[in-house]
Order: sequence, then C-alpha cells, then structure tokens
Amino acid sequence: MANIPKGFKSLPLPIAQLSLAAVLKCGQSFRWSSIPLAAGVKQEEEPENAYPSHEYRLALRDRVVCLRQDKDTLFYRAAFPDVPLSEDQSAKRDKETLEWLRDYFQLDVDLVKLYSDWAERDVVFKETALRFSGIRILRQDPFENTISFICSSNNHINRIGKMVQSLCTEYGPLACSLPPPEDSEETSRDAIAYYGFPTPDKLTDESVSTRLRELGFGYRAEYVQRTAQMLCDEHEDPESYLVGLRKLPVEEARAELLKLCGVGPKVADCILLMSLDKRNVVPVDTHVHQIALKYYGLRGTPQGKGGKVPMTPKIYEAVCTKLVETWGDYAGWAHSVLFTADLRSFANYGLASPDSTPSKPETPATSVPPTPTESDADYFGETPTKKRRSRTASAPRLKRVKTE
DNA sequence: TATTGACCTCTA
DNA sequence: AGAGGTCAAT
Repeated sequence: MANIPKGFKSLPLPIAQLSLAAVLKCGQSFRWSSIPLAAGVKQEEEPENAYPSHEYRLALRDRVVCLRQDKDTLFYRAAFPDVPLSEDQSAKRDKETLEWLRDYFQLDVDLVKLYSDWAERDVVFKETALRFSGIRILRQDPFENTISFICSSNNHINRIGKMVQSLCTEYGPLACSLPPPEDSEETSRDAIAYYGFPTPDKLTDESVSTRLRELGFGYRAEYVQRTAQMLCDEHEDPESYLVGLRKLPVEEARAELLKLCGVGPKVADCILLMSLDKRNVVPVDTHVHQIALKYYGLRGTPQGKGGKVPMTPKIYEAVCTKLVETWGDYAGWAHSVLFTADLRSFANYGLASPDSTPSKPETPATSVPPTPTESDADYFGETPTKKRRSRTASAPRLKRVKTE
C-alpha cells in the first residue's frame, strides 16, 4: 500500500482474513480502545478501506499494542514506557509483538476457507452471514477472558466494557502512557494511561468485592473476587493452570471452569472457545437461541408464555448440538460470525421476535435449514443493499406486538 | 433431576 | 423491560 503510518511495521493481510473493526468491538474482548483517525482528502473512486479509519490499542503487561488496517495490510507497533536502548532491543521487541499478533489473531487459520466451507454446509450462513467477512475468534488470555465473561452475565456489551476497563484502571499494571495518534480527531495532546489486565493475586482481597460494588459491578463483584481467591488458593500459579486447560479435552476443561464462581454453562463455553482453543464449542445465549429457533429448525420449545422461551440446560444442549452438526469442527467460529451479524441487525432494526414460531413439530436433523425469505435477509442484513432498499423501507422496525 | 426467583445496574 | 446468566432453594 501507498504509505505506512509513521512508526508502524506492516504485515500483508487481506481484510477478509481479519476485520479489526468487526472483531475488536463485537464482544469477544472488552479492552480494545478504538480511536477515529482524521479522514484524509478523499480521492474520487477510491475503494473502501483504502486508508485506515481507526487506530486500535490494547495494553498488555509490558507494552501497548497499536493497530491499524487497510484493505490488504495490517499495521502494527508497540509502545513502551522507556525508550529502547539499542537497535537490537528494538528489533527484538518488534519480533515479540509480531509473534503475539500471530498468536492472538490465530493468523495461521485460513478464515476465507472456513467461510466457504460454512457457506457450502449451511444455506442460512450463505444467505445471511457471508457478507460479514473477516470475523474470527481471538485467542485470549484465559484469566482475562474468565473475569470478563463473569462480568457479562445478564449485562450489555457496552456496560461490560466499562466494567472491565475500570477493573484494569483500579487493579491493573500501568503498561505505558501515550498520547493519541497525531492524525486522530482527538484535539487533546494529553497522554492516556493504559493499564494491563490485573493478575489474579491482585483481586483476592475482601476489599476488592466492596470496591467493585462501588464501581458498579453489582452482584458480579463477589463472583470476581471469589473466583480470583479460589484460583489462588488452589493453584500455585493460577494463570499457568488456566492456560494448562488448553491441553485437556473439552469436557474436562469445562468441568474445571464450572467450579468457578459466576461461571455457568454459557460463560464456560465462551471461555473454552475464546481462550482455551475449543473451536467447536458454541456458547448459546439468548440471541443464538433465537437464531437457532428461527433458522435452524429446532422444535418448538416447551413453553412460550407471552412469547418468551425459557433457556433450560436441555434446550441449551439441543441448540448447541444442532449448530455443531450444522457447522462442523469450527462451529464456534461460525457462531461468532452469525452473532456479530445478529448484533448489527438488531442495532438497525430492533429485536423482532419471530411471529412465525417454529411451525414444524418435527424437523429431521439432516434437513436443509429453511431457506431465508427476503425479510429474513433483512433481519440479518447490515446495511440494506440498493436492491433491497425498497422492501426494507416497507418493513420498518417491527414493533413487537404482545402475543396473547 | 428439573423449575423458579432473586440478583446489581444501566439503557432503550 | 431486558441485557451474550448464575446460584440456591424448592
């Protein structure tokens, strides 16, 4: 590409393999900050994503990773509190950062290939999710991931982010302070302090739960503190223990996670998928459940008083099994694509519960999923394409009518 | 073993 | 009301 941002290294990477905008803000990690960059003079006929629109930053323990991306390149750099002494040292750090990136984004996994596999296996995916490209599963730190998703229960993504951020500011190590990018829209030149995620031992004290309550964690405050305490009590090196779960079979790893306070089936599955390498685990939340009911021919569930569908362990299992057999070995990854697509559509159209409750009393496991109708496509669609614009307009936000 | 409520707080 | 649930008591 034309120019490399000052101070950045570049890595060739098609945006279809990784979309930072989609991945970093879709509720996998809650710690990335995204900083809008000043738009340069826009040339005519310039393709989308010709230039980076944002810089993304994440504090690790010893450095702050800064990322940008355009159509076919990932730009990266790391900031440190001190100035590097030598060329050698600087080169070494660059190498470490690149290594971290490859691991964190799991760049060895060919996402484009996966998309085509899913599309081939699943009509619904092909029709609805294929246009949300570049969405992959991050390989996160297990402790951070665990604490973050303990915070996620009965909560909004937005609020989860605030909670995790305040947790780091309060208990995390200061990684580095640095000012906003020179080419950002930010007018202030003041340095921003970036804090890494706290280690388990920093969260064990009784005072932590009290403080977290004050910070608005609600009933999750005790979960966080007790989980940290439990991990430190039971394990010499809690973080290594959690990382070690990667080597266990799924069921065993899940059993370990379920011992932790505030970790139930759904949160455990999130951790398994997002930090313990269990790529075929599909966390079933309310959104995924709705999607499964509507598009994947699950039998009408027990009850629905007032249209509500209860989430029981049995249903959880059924949904999970169905989606795994639909998507295969990387089912958890596919789920993440659909979940993100789902979030976008809800943001645009609001949650429209299916009037058409699953009608089929019995749907063979092997049956082809119902072909999405046009309105289904809108339901999932991000931005209405020109083709569909008119009918989208005629199908405005469906105000949920209470079904009695 | 399966079903219910309660649970903190914020936002739409 | 409901949010990417979990826990504890029937």
